[in-house]
Amino acid sequence: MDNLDRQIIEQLRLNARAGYGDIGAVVGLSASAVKRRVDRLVETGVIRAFTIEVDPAVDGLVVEAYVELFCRGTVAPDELRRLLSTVPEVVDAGTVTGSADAVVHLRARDIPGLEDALERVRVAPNVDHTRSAIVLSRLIKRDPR
Amino acid sequence: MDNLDRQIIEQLRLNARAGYGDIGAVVGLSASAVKRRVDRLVETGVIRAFTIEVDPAVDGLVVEAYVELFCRGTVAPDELRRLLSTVPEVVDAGTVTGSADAVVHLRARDIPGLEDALERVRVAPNVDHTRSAIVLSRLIKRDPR
DNA sequence: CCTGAAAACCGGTAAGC
DNA sequence: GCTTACCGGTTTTCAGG
Repeated sequence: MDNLDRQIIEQLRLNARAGYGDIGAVVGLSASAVKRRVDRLVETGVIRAFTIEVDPAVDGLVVEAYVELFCRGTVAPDELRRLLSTVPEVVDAGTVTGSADAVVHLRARDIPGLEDALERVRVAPNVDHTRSAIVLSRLIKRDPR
Repeated sequence: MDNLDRQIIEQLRLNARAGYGDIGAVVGLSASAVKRRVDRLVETGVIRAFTIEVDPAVDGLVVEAYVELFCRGTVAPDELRRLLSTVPEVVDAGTVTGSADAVVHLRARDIPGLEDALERVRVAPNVDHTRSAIVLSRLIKRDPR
């Protein structure tokens, strides 16, 4: 992971379909050198995936909510992760400091879809109650930099 | 935007570097047909970008927090958006239902960086107080579907 | 709007520095 | 570890249905 790798990552972030030669022209490397570095970055897990960013409205996933999870007793992060990964509406989630045990960011097609997803989140072991904040208007949405 | 387009988007989501021929083989179209559809999807803004998903630890952005904003009086979403867009640590944010006025998702290099970002968020007009939940362990992290 | 073919172009490998 | 060179495959364009 040197500076060259970081430049390559930056280029791929801007355009994941950029040719190796094009990237090389920017960072000052030959196409094959770039390829080997990209392969290594994928191999080592630095680059997790080549994807596209799609207009969320296309999916019809427009209703969002931030949900706090309050659990009884101890929470096993691994178990929580396993459960949450079965709910596709979960955009991101993490255990947190404060009175809540975890925060879950949901995105669903509509309000019933959100309610349904929340229902599935609630079956997590030891969930005492939840506290939801439905998003009225999205203010910021950046790439997961 | 028909079903074919949706299938193509699904394939590109799985691998943004997939060949047009390969995609065509899956969805039942020739390479050139796939290319024209992809071009059109980019043209019309359905596909916003071809990107890579990078291990966040690489950026050194490992400290995250969900922050609730409580404001005095009315909140102007546009003004809030303008302010939050000046804070690069803001990953996503939205005005919400419930006792809080907005939820802001922050990601910073370290705790001091998080504190600094929070400081900059707090200068938003009419902010009365904030309530932060620092992420202890990230459970889920999906593409911005 | 699709297919199929032809030309240009790029990715992947191998040899050499 | 990088570069140049080469071959095979893919992209891209275009004529035709």
